[in-house]
Amino acid sequence: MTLKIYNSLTRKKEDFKPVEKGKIKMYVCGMTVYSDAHIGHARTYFAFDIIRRYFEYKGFKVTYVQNITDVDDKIIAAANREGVDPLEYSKKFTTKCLDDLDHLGIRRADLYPKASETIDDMIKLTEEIIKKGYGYESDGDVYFSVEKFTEYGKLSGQKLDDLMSGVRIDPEDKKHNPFDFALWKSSKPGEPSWASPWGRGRPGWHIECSAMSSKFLGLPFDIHGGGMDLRFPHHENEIAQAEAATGKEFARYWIHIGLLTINGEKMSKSIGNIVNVKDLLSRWEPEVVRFFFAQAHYRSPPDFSEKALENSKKGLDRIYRIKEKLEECIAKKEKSSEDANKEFDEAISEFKSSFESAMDDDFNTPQAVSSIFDFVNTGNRFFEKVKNPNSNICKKAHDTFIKLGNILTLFQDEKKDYGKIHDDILKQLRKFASSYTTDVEGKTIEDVIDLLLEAREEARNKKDWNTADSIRNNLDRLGFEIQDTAEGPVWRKKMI
RNA sequence: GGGCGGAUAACAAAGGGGCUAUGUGGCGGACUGCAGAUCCGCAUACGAGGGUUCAAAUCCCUCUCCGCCCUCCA
Repeated sequence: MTLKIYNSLTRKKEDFKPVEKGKIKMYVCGMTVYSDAHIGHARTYFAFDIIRRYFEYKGFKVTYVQNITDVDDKIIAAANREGVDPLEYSKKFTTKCLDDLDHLGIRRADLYPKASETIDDMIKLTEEIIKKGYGYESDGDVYFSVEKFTEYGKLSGQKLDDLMSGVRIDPEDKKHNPFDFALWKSSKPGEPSWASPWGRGRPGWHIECSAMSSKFLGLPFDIHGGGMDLRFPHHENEIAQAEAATGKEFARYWIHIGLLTINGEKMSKSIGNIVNVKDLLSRWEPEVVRFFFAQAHYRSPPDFSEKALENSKKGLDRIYRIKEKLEECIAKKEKSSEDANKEFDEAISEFKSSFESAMDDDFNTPQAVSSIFDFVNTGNRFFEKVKNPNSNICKKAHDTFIKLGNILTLFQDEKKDYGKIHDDILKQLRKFASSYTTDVEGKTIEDVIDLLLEAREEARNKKDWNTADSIRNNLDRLGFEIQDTAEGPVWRKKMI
């Protein structure tokens, strides 16, 4: 199957062909580091993480570059407010933001070039733009002349004439055309600045991405992406700069991620509804958040809400149950050859191919997830029907699960760990356990639960349903699901 | 105003001329002391109006509504 990608540049799904056989070079616009990473960043970078992982799954060698904007008006403003050096300030938030994404389980890019460390390349590129007649200096600033670049507007599908209508011309403006944008800005006192042919100053925003992507990936490269909001003007300007300066094609496929909303509203500072990754992770397991993202197509705007996360949590739990069943089956080392085993074996292959064709179709993760649930249902039916599931088949199913799940960064946990709430849960567990049994101090979670289940069995034998149900409810409340089976009670840790 | 993209059951969300999407929730049944999990069954869909077609949620036209961008926001 060929991989199809929706290319924002052509507004069509296209068969993907890499510039260089077997290799993918991708560049994604990174964060401006002046506050903590938020859920919108997470959504975008998780989407690209999946895209990168799927390329790898298909056997490509991927080079993934994501820039860090550490020189910027907002950074300078924030740093000045706190009375610290802007570059120190952005350095601190670079670490914080990347850490936040780490905690969410988003794999890091191969390279994070920083604007502050690529100034020379930006100056060179700006010089080249001026030399080719696409840029001009105006009172210490340097601007790109959009009128000179005849293809300006090709990414966003806009014509310069259309853009011009309705724009007010500011006579004080140093620009020739209101859509001209800064390549280099002269610096004011207190701002970080670098020496340049046009005096001390700092680069404009757009130039950094043109410079870094061509420096680290070469032109043309395969994938360029970012949030939908960056399509215009940022990405439009990147194309203009890079192609004007080099005469080469810039990027082949443009991928834009749909912007997340919160309870149906745009996430913004003015509404005050920005959700930080840190806050999010104090309430939800990272995997639940990732699963929530995977359930929306990357081009659609997902709507974040507690209810949506709750929903994802339940779905994910359903998937983990079958994974645990497969693990039990593997442990039994059963070699039976009932016919149902063969049917299940076939279902595994179907699962793999439907998952792949979903991903091949413009990284359709919701459809891939749907194929996972189809497989979960088949698996549940299998375990319902077959007396002695064959361990090798279970192993094969489990392997497939892990391998495909890895593309979405899901289902990789060997055993659910108890996360950071471990201590608190154990404390509560011991507290209520002490009213049913003795010697709970110093015992592990597993031991305490076993003691409670023993107490519950005693109660059940005496038909003391109140006690039995109370123990079960309390365990459930703490995230431990109790099930009475023919072989006695079993427990498992639920998703939280 | 210009550009881009949407409207699918209670909610979320894929699909895109004939084939049960899927998840959560709801209803009924099996199992259970009762639950839970799981299984079996059921219900509720394609914004409105036209058109093309043997057949339209899907293609075409018109309309209504919504979101995003055109402000250095992923």
